[in-house]
Amino acid sequence: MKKHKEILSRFGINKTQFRIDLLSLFIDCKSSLTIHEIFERFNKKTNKVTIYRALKSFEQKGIIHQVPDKNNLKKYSLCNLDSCSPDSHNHQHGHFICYSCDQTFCLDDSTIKILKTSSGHIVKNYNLILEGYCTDCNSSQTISQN
Amino acid sequence: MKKHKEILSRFGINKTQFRIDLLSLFIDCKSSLTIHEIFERFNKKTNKVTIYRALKSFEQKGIIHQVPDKNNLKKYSLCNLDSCSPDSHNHQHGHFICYSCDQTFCLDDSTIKILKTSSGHIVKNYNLILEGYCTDCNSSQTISQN
DNA sequence: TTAAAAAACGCAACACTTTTGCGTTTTCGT
DNA sequence: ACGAAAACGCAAAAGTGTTGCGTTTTTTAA
Repeated sequence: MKKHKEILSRFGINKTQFRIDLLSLFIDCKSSLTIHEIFERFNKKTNKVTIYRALKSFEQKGIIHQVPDKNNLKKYSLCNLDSCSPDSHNHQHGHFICYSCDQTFCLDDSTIKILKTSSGHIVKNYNLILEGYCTDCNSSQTISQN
Repeated sequence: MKKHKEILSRFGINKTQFRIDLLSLFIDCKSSLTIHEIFERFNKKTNKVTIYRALKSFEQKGIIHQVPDKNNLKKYSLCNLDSCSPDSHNHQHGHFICYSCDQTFCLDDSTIKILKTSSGHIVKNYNLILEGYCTDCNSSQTISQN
């Protein structure tokens, strides 16, 4: 896709086939991804070292960012490509992790708001993790609800 | 310390010298600890497997809980020993991670409040991570402020 | 208090995740 | 089209966390 190549250029990343596909994957995928999931999506054909290096590069250039995961695995989400760059990351948003399907969703910034923070600390960034049942998983098991 | 042994008894953990000392360490330490930090505090004399098993036991019994770390390492913090037990963990609070000293602090529950959450998701638990400069690091470098 | 049972321990080995070194291939800028 | 830089695959290593097992310590209860 033309647009994807353009993004890679803008962020100073060489347009190899794999990195174009990786960016497409992130753009298409609404939730976040682990290295393992990416490896699977490429049918285990891409060397994991290549994936690790691409992720590190994407992260340093401001295309993706790490998000927390229930099991302390590294997960990555697409940045807001208009507001992120190698110089400044803007990740003031929340994530929702589903107990059932284990996916992590990025929450819209407008849906959360921090009222107060502990005094004495200077807050530069925040990250909210909500855990529970996502829309899909919830609707498919409305029976057991406590 | 007598009080510490009493706590271990209350949570059903055998009072070995190491576990008494480990509990003391958590009680004395205001922030959270990684396995590596614990290993260092015991002068590398305690087998790491022993530390891992003690942490797992402490966590299962409700004495400590995992907290997020900047680099996705596992960190542990003391629970509120009055409100936590093997049966019920209460960790609906925020964490503050300092950019400068890398420590993770538990935030008082009253300091944060969630206003709204993304519709469609059922929220069972939340975890707020604030990042910035903690009180100590901030006061010792009040020069550079942006 | 003492003996059996349960828990905790150290060591070695293993499993999994992530990084590094290196020689080769691909992409980029001119 | 050519040289430099970036990205690639493979192998090896480093880091993190777990498991098995035989031994030691702690607990429980007679």
